[in-house]
Formats: sequence, C-alpha cells, structure tokens
Amino acid sequence: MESTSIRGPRPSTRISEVRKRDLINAAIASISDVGYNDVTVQAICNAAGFSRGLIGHYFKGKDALLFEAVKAVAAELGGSTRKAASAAGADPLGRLHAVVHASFNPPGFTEENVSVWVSLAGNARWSEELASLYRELWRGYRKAIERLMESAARACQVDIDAATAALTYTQLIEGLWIGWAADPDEVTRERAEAACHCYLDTLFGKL
Amino acid sequence: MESTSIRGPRPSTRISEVRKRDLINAAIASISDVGYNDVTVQAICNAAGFSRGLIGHYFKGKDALLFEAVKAVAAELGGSTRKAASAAGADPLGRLHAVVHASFNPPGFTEENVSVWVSLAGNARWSEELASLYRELWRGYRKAIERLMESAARACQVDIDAATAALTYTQLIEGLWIGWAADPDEVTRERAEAACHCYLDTLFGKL
Amino acid sequence: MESTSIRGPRPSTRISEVRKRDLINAAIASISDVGYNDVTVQAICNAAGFSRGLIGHYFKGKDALLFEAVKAVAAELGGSTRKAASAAGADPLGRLHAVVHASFNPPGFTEENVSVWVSLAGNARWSEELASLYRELWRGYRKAIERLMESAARACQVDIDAATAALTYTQLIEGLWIGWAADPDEVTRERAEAACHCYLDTLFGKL
Amino acid sequence: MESTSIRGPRPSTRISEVRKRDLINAAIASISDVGYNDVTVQAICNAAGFSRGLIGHYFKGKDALLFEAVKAVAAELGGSTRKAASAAGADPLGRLHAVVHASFNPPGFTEENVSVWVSLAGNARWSEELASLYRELWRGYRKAIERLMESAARACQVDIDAATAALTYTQLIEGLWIGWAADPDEVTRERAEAACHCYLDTLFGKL
DNA sequence: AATGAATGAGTCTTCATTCAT
DNA sequence: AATGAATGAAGACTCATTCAT
Repeated sequence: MESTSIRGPRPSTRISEVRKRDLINAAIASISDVGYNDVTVQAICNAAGFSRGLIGHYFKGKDALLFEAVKAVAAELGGSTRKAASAAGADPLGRLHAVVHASFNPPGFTEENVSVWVSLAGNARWSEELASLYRELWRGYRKAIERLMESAARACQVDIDAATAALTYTQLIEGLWIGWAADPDEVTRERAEAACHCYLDTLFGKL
Repeated sequence: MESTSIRGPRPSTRISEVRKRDLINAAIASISDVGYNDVTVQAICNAAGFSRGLIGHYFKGKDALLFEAVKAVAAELGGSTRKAASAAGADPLGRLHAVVHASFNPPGFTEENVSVWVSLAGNARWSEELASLYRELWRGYRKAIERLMESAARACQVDIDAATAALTYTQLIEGLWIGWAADPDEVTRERAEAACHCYLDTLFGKL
Repeated sequence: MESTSIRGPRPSTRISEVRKRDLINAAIASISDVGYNDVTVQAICNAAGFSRGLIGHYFKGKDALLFEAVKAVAAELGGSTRKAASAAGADPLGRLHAVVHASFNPPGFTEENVSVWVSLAGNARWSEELASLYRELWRGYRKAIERLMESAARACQVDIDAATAALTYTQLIEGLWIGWAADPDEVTRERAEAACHCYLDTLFGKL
Repeated sequence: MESTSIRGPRPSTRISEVRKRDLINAAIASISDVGYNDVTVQAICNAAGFSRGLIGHYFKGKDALLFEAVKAVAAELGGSTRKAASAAGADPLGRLHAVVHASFNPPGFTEENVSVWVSLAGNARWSEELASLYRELWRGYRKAIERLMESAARACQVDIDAATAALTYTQLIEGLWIGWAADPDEVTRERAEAACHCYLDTLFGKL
C-alpha cells in the first residue's frame, strides 16, 4: 500500500509513542502532585496539555495509564540503580554504597519517582495488579542485593546472613523513602542516605 | 429504652461513645479490607450494623471518622509497644528487643493495625492532616527509641550515633510493615521480626 | 404517617415501592417519548420529578429500570387481555374477538404501552435480556391464543391449523402495532382492529 | 496513484461510488450485528476495512450513512419482490404467493435485510426521517399488494375488502419478520412463510 | 484518498451529605 | 436515636466529528 520511506514503519507510531510518553509523564507528575488515589483524568490531560478525551486513544483507560506510569518509574529507578552499580567498579561493598547513593540522589531519587514508588508500595495490598508488579520488581531487586551482600561478605571476610541482610536493606530503603515522603523535614535525604551507608558499615564491620 | 446503670450522669453520652467506637472499629475494618482510599460510608456503616445516615450523628463526616480511626490505631500501637517495653525490665537492649517483638506480634501487630498504619504513612504526603498526625506520632516514637538506643549503647559499651540508629530502626520497622502489607509471602512476619532483632544485634556487637 | 397497623413490615418499603413505581412510570413515558434507545437517566428522573441520583437508590442502574418498565407494560398488556377474555363469556370466538378489541383499545392499547412493546420486539434481536423476556411473554400469549383457536374451530365446526392460525394472529397483532407506531395515519387504530376482526371471520368462515 | 481504465470520465467518482457502497454494505452488516442503535462509526469503518475518519469523506455523517444503508436494503427488498412477482406469470394469486415466497427466501430475505427492516420499522416512531422513508416505501408496497388483491379476488370470484386484506397482509409480513428477528427458534422462516401462504388460501377460499 | 490525532459533548455511575420522620 | 429518602457534585468513559498531513 505504501512504503513511503525505505524503513520506518508507520510514522504514525512515532507520534503515538510520543503521546503515550507525554501522558505517562503527566500521570507521574499528577501522582506526585495529588497522590495516586486522587489523580483524575482531567488533571493528567491538563498536565499533558491535551483534552480529556485523548487518554482513550492511547490507553485502555485511566487505570491502565496509571499502571504504565508506575512501570515507567520502576524502570527508571531500576535503570539508574544498575547504572550506578556498574559505574562503581568491581568491589562489592563499593557497589553497595553506590547503590545507596543512587537510591537517594538524582536521577533516580526525585520527588516524582519516590512519590510513585510510595504509591505503589502503599496501595499494593489492596490492588492485585499493583501487588503483582511490586512483587516482580522488588523481589528481583532484593535478590540482586542479596548477591551483592554475599560477595561483599566474602570480600570483607564477614559472616552474615545475606538473605536477612538483603531484606533489611531493601525494607530500610523503602522505609526511608516512605519516611521522606511523609515527613521530609525529619527524614531528610541526607540523613536517610547516611543511615544506609552507616548500616552497611555496621554490617560489614567497618565501624 | 435502657437504663443500664443506676446513675448514669449522661446516658446519652454513654451510648454516644459506644456508637462512636462501633463506627471507628468498623472504619478500621473497612480500611483493612479495601484500603484507605476506597472506603465508603456505606461500607463502614454496614460493617457497624447501622444505616448510612448514622455517621452524621457522631462524626463531622467521613474524613473525620477515618481520622479518628487512624488515631485509635496509633494509640493502640503505641500502647502495646509501651506495655511491652515496660514488661521487659530495665535492660535497655532487652527493652529494644521487646519493642521489636511487640512490633511484629499481636496485639499490636494485626492485619488491621498494620493496614491502617500503612495507610497513614502512604497517604501522609498528600494530606496535611494525616501528615501532621504522622509527624506527631512517629517523631515521638523515634525519640523514645533514640533514648533507648543511647542507654543500650552505654550498657553495651558501644559507640553509636543514636539518632541515626533510631532513624534506621524506625524506618526499618516501617519498611518491613509496608513490605509485609504489600508482599506478605515474601516479607513474612517471622522474617521481618528476625531482621529487626538481627539489626539490633549487629548494631550492638552481639554477632 | 398512617395506619402504623398491627402488621405491615417496614413502612419504608411503602415509599420505596411507590418510588419504584414512579420511576417505572416515568421510564415508560420516556420510552414512549423518545424511544427505548434514546432514553436518558436524566429524562426519566425529570419526568418523575426527582433528581438524577435517585435512580441509584431503587434500581441497579438504567438498564435494570428500563427492563422493569418493559416488564410492567407487559404485565399490564397481559392483564387487560385476560380480563377482556374473561369478561367475554364462554364462546371461544367471542373471546377471540374480545381479545382483538382489547388489543386495540384502552386500557391495554395506549401510546405508551404500544411504544414499549414495539421497543421490546424491535430490540430483542440484539439484547439477550430483552429476547428472553420477549420469548417468555409472547410464546405464552401465542399458546393461549392457540387454545382459543382450537376451541373456536370446534365450536364453529371448521378445520384449521390452530398453531399456524395462532402464529398468524399474534404476528398480525404485532405487525399492526408496529405499523401503527410507525405510520399511525395509515395504519389507524380502527383499521387495525377491523383487520383483525376480519381475519378471524375469514378464518372461521363467517364471511 | 492508479488509472485503472483507459477512459474513466470521472475516475474519482468511480472510486467514490465504490467506497460509498463499501461503507453502506459495512453499515448494513453492522446494523445486523449489533442493532441500529448500537452501531458505531468505528465498527462500520473497521468492517469496511478503513479507518475511522473515512466516513467523513463520503457521507455527511453517521446518520446519513445509516439512512443510505436503510434505503439500500429497502431497494433490494423491493427489487427482489418485484422480480419474483414478474417471474410468477399473470395469475394474480400466483403472483401473491410468489411475493410471499420472495418475502421469506433469499435474496430478499436475509439476516441483514430483515435486521435492517426491523430497525427501520422499530425506530420510525421516534425518527421523522426514518418515518418518512418507511411511509414512502411501505405505503407503496401496500398499494401494490392491494391491486394484486383486487385482481386475485376477481380471478377467484371472491368478494373481499382489498384494502383491509392488503393491510392485513403487509402487517402480517412485518409481524412475522419482527417475530423471526426476535425469536427465530419459534417463528422460523418456514412457519412464517407457511402462515402467509395459508392466509392467502384462507382469504381466497382455497381451503 | 486516507489516516489517525485531537476534541468535546453527552451520559452513566458512584458517593458523601443533608434532612424529614 | 436511627433510618433511608433525596440531592447534587464529580469523575470516567464513549463516541461522532473535525482537521492536518
């Protein structure tokens, strides 16, 4: 029928993807602004600069868009964490500290990302869809941390229960994020990061 | 209709208090069932065994009732924690372990109480009312923990940053509660409690 | 308000039933006005003199109300037909003519009732719910007509295929109702009724 | 883009007519599928193999297309009926029976055609546009039937009221179509056709 | 010619709240 | 004290239509 250009199937898809991303970004901003449960289609589309009806062209509905928004944030968080770990070199403990740093500094740690993650964790109990996503993401992350813990323990010649340490570590991160979200004046970013570094040092006998 | 006691100074108030408590309990159960944000007046009143309209007689509105429900849960949690600490004797580290135990066992640790606390923490960022309550409660708790940490450090002759340790501890608890709420098969009550005890042991050099 | 009689459970039910009937009547009027498919909740509630939201108190939703409206009309049509037949005496042919008369005169034959029936018949093909209701009502009616046909044939000593005659008769009625609804200037009530009487006379050799 | 024929006077018009017919056929199919009132532009264009927006190029809007679809079906029904009558020879009663046959057999009698006709008749009351079309078509058809009735009565030497007989006949057909559409298991095509033949025989004294 | 991006009107539904009894 | 009748606001969704490309 066509083949207007050599490659590049359906140029329409280009705009389509751009708009989806626009809406996802607007959804993330809206979640951050008013909270996952108070987001409205109106607000999202306003934030994206489009009219209410557009959402129906690109997503099944509001819930589907919010879900995509959460997934996008999760991907971003995961990506920045992995990137930081990679950049940290081979030392396992150094990698763990790098992960801590990535967990409390941009680009991963932003108001929007933490807000969305808190929404995911805080609502998973009452939404099988969110729970499923949470399980997939967070268990995977915990497993990766556990492997780092094992390596670090070997490297530091310390005997620890890596699984417990990983559970402690991930939930400490999550608790600090929640705390920062709920009471940022008390649980500041700096104190939160310091607490994590301190935990690692205590765990691996560096104190 | 009644006259349950010989001299009831304000019998209406008596019943009034009973009804309020009924509704608060029903609200707690509803939050636990469907989540803070999906609770309806209908559901609460049904759970309490009354009709929709009753809520208006005892509370300013739905939000006021939910707020009271959260406060009631917080009071219960605080009470059971203090009780456990008192019962644990004078040893600071023992008291801390007792607090951990209380944090993951009934009567404080129940599905309803954790659900409500998760709702409080997870929504505080987007509700000044909840945020204010959260700050008051959680900062106070953290301060109490900090004092215990200081005592325990002295007792164990360990040099720690009590403030950081208290922050770590409280957010670890909160993170584990959230984790249990969101993924109870992975973050089991037992593993969560063990992680906390382990943290204390690591912190105070018992490992 | 009244009676507070010895029996009479839940006086509230009284109002409830009245309101349901109000809404059903308003729905019937709305169907007659704008057609089954263009009826809006707004229009129904306006017609009933209430606000939009009331519908939710008494019916599951718009569709449920419309369904009840159709059932109510069907019951009314059936009742008036049976009544006419009963009043006509024992002669089967006389009863048939009485049924014809009832089919084209009040109280059964009204603009509203015919409109609703036409809506039922005209939409049944695309709605299993309506189809099911239609089958139940119309097959039963046809069967009753068939029995009358048999009796009349015996009485008139005419040999007819009662089943075919009943099918012809019922679909003639339905076709005339549709014709009256669609083109009342051409298919007048009088001509329609005459055509039916004439059919019976032809069938039973009275011409 | 193309030049399918050597001399196309108005090639655009040619394609234009083809597209219009495509859309009309798709509209007929859609009406048959989901009912006149639930047809969407989306569904029609999908069925035609085009995108949503195409409809605007060839029709004023959705309603105009549906109207054309109804007219097309009416033309087809009228054509097949006339053809059958012509082919039946000169005998008026034979022609009437041929018309009956054509009314319940392809190519006139198809699921699509009957569905669309039922839509026309069933919605005419609430749409002046449809009512007008219905009047024009059906009154003409009835008049033609009336003339055949008169001829047949003369041929059979039977004294009938041709106008009443024509009304009866046309509304019997319509009632049977509606019945077939609404309850095809009960009002089968065969029984419907038989009932019509039987009516003619009764009317003209052939039984 | 054809697409699909974008709009906005229209409608249903949910639900907290008020109030008469 | 308790009920449930009634309201009306708010939001999500569907869909016909317009229009730039």
